[in-house]
Amino acid sequence: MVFDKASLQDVARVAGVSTATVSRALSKPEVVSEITRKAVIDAVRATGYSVNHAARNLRRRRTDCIVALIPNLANPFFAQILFGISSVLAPAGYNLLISDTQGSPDSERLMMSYLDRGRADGLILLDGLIPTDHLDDAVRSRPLPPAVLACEWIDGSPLPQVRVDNLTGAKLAVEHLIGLGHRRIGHVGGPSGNVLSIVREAGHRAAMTSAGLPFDEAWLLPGDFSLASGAAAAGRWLGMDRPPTAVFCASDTMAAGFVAALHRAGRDVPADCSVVGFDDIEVAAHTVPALTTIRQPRTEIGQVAARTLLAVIAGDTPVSACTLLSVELIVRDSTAAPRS
Amino acid sequence: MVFDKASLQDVARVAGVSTATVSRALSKPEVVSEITRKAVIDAVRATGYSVNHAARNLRRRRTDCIVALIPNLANPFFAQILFGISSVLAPAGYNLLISDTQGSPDSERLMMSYLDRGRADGLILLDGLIPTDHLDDAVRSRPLPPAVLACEWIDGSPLPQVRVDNLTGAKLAVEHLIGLGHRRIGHVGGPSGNVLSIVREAGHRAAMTSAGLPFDEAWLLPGDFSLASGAAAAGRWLGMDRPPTAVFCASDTMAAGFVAALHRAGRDVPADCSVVGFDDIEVAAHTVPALTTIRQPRTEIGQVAARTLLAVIAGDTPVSACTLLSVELIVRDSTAAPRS
DNA sequence: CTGAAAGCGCTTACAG
DNA sequence: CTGAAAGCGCTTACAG
Repeated sequence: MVFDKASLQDVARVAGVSTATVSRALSKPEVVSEITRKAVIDAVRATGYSVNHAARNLRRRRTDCIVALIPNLANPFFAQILFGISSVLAPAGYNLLISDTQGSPDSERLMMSYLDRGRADGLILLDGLIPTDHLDDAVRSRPLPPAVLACEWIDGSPLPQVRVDNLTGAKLAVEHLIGLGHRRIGHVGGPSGNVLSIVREAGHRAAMTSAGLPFDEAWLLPGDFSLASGAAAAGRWLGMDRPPTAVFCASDTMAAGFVAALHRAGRDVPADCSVVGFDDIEVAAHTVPALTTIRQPRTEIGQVAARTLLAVIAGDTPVSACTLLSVELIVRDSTAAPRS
Repeated sequence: MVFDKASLQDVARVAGVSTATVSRALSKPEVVSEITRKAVIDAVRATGYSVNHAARNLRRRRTDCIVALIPNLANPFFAQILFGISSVLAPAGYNLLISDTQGSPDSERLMMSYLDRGRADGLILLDGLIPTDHLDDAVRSRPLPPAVLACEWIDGSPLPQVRVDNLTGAKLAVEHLIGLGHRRIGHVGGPSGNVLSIVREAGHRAAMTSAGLPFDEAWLLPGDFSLASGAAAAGRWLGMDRPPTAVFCASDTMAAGFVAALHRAGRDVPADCSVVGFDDIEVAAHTVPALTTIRQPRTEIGQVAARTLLAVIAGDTPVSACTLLSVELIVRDSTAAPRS
């Protein structure tokens, strides 16, 4: 029965060497003699020793921890990105601390607090809502924090970014609809003020303009990336005198909510209205009808973000790199030519 | 420009007091004099001080960190539970460290490593796959680790548990189908060996038996909780000579995959086959047709698990408590009377 | 109410 | 290849 965990001291005593030697045997085995190494290993086994990270971190002045700040843990979109992040961080010996900013108006506070010495070695920000000025202050008052922005971004921020080409994605979506013969194409937008919302809507408008098509402001249906807001947008669509024949939703989640609500009202997708989503979350392929959408490589976004952060921490990356991953149009069953 | 963060020492110097006093002023303000407190606060502000957690943790011999071990970060089912956990841990001053065991055969190793001193103060296990013997060893060789099992469980484990009454849930699902007039009810199961799979299937069989209905082993369709496995089960259903008129899927995810695949094959739910899921994940209300299912209070599961862990850590809970949260049948549009 | 001092468990120059 | 010693930045009895 071991009541208190063994320390390096205990191992040293059992092995008959100094704590310095035990430490070396464990972290740089090649630097101690064969025989010492064996003795230490045996002693470790005998004592059940395992390192105390708090002590190690204090001494090394690092934490081996990376914090990910995400807007909403309950959103499956982020889950897959976290998986990508974790898949590169874990092998690199880092722990992933995940914090849900959950619309906290204080998310920038939270962020700064996570940059405390002894807390985290770096940050991955998946929430673009952190006010620029706070970040700027931070940047001005101390060396640039090791942080990278993923998915969302902050205008004017000098931090490295990794995300998808949202403008192109939105254009692809709308061009697909135009190619099918649609001329009246509605837009279900993301939360107002959000960078993704802004750019995706801009892409929509740009595609219409390029095709010489007008965009009626009445086709702009507000949303917030949630299922419920997609359903609400469908409610608006149903109430329109002459609703658009197709709709581009700024997220798959909203698209799914939109389609289901239309279905409940007795309308058919794509017969009554074509729908394109954005993200290609896993369910997009398993909705009824399967969703045409713009794929974001979520796992890859997470992996690249993590690798970028590791590079920043290691000091071998230009801190302002911006990696743009490419999007792809996935055509499934929710889009068709408009009814003539 | 602050190049290195201020330490307690710096604050003490600026405030003209000892580090002990600064420490007290910060952690137990009521114990220092008004004037000292003010001086310290000013000095903290002036220096931009924030605590070094590694040092504090080392000294206090605790980490303020709780680790959650989950089988699959990419599964939305867990996201909401994590949210629940995080919502009670954060206010309590704990950090949530999330680790994806990701089918690692080594998950028990991982777990033990997270119980290292200096790493985490407690564990929330959402993965029932950790082999009993390893846990037993752990329990035998040291004081019971502060850990709680959530959702899944480990037979014979002495750890406190919080979960839903899965047997009752499965019975509710199948009884609903029987009440509708179904007599031939298929089962899409979870991963084999998984405790949830076993109990939900048992509940299904029990409900059939109670109603005096036979259960044909051919109706047992294998699955693993994934969308794809639900779709695969639909493939099997389509290939049957006399398929069941209804199916109970051990998870909503599989139910969604099942419904979508049937739809793609030109069949209708519920006309050709009624479908009941399990979990009531958010999309369940937004599938086409909306899914009849058994609701698990996910946020609450997370909250209760976190509170239980906190109680164990505080030492004021019988370590073997098992909280069973109740399930609820949610009837939506994927179930109907069988075609006569 | 406050300070001097010890110590949490490691790692790492510095000698040898 | 190894050890003695300092120190990472806190907190907390112990005195006063």
